[in-house]
Amino acid sequence: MKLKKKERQEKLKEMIEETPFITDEELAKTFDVSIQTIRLDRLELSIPELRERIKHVANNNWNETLKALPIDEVIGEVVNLELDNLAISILDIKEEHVFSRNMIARGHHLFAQANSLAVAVINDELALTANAEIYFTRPVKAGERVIAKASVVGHDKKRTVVEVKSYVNSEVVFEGKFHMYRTTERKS
Amino acid sequence: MKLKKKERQEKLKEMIEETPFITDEELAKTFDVSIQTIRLDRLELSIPELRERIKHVANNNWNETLKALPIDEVIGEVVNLELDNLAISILDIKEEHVFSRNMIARGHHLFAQANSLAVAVINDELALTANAEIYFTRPVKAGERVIAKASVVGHDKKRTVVEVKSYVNSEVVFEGKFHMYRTTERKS
DNA sequence: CCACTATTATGACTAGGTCCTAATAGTAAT
DNA sequence: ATTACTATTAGGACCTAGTCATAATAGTGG
Repeated sequence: MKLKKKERQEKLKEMIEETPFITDEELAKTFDVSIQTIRLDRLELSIPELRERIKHVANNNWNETLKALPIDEVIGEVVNLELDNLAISILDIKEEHVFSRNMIARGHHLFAQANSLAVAVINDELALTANAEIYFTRPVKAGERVIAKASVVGHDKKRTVVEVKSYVNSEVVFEGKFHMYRTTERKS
Repeated sequence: MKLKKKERQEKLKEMIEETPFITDEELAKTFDVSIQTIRLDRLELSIPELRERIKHVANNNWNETLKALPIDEVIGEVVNLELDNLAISILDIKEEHVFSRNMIARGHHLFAQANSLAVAVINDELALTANAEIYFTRPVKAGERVIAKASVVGHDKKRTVVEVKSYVNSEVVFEGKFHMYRTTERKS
């Protein structure tokens, strides 16, 4: 049996909070009701339409990035992004990324840069790493700039395969093949 | 006199970068040209339409919470350590470890816990990860406690192989085989 | 069966575009 | 001045993801 109105509306609310980038049409399908019902629900719950929701999220981001633009440390700065195709990010290795004894970058920072890039390049609301084979081909020292290049190389079943190569001055320092899980079918 | 095409396009580009939430209509007014001219300009410069720009900004927010991740400090607390044999660490997954949409832990945190444990268990001054095969077998949610167990399983040439399994309540959530490089020969 | 709520359908209209075709303006070279 | 070319403007058809209003139909409890 279909959900009662109240239940549906609760789930609807949760769903939109989780994944605000969802259209009424998709919602209608998942709840197996008409679009109009979804719209009445949104009206009653005073949930704005998709485009307003997106704007809201974007606005938050905009305000934040204006404030928190110190791009320095983190997991790299994305300098190029073509969804479902390729992405490039830069990470400057600093004191805090390395073992103090030998100034060599700790592996998980290189991994984090590559992994987050693999997530970002996926043109989907939900992308998770399922598994990966990774190679640390050369130690990276503090002061070096790592450029990670991610490219989508294919799809097997529900998985998207992303290859990431990270370079310091055209020398490969990290390689990884990431098998990414994505919720919905890939958009052509 | 009105700006020449080239000048206008440069300014247009700047303007859209600065304030991506601007419609063609507003742009047309500020440059005192027709909407169609603006659209031709965007076409030539391959600048997407407003709604796509907004989505992109929003998407960044979603995909790349990158911008303030405190990966550096918390990689788990070591609770047991027998050099060259096994090690155990605990990591409590908190808000800052997860994607905000779905509360699923970002992969690199699980990796960081496992990788740093693999480094720690090696009884040597210098241990680096050479390569690894890793599997994220179950999503981990905020609030869950991840217990990682690393065990040294063997040596091939100059490498030490460490297996790490991470659990939430006796359920495996992450598995990895880490091939570690070490400077000196292993002490028997 | 009636009353009431819930759901679905339909049509008109909107913003902010795309894509295509066609007409007009402006300028530079012969 | 005439030709050639680029730049600009205009128009129409179409798109998505909605809004708002009206009306018809389904389903359920008393």
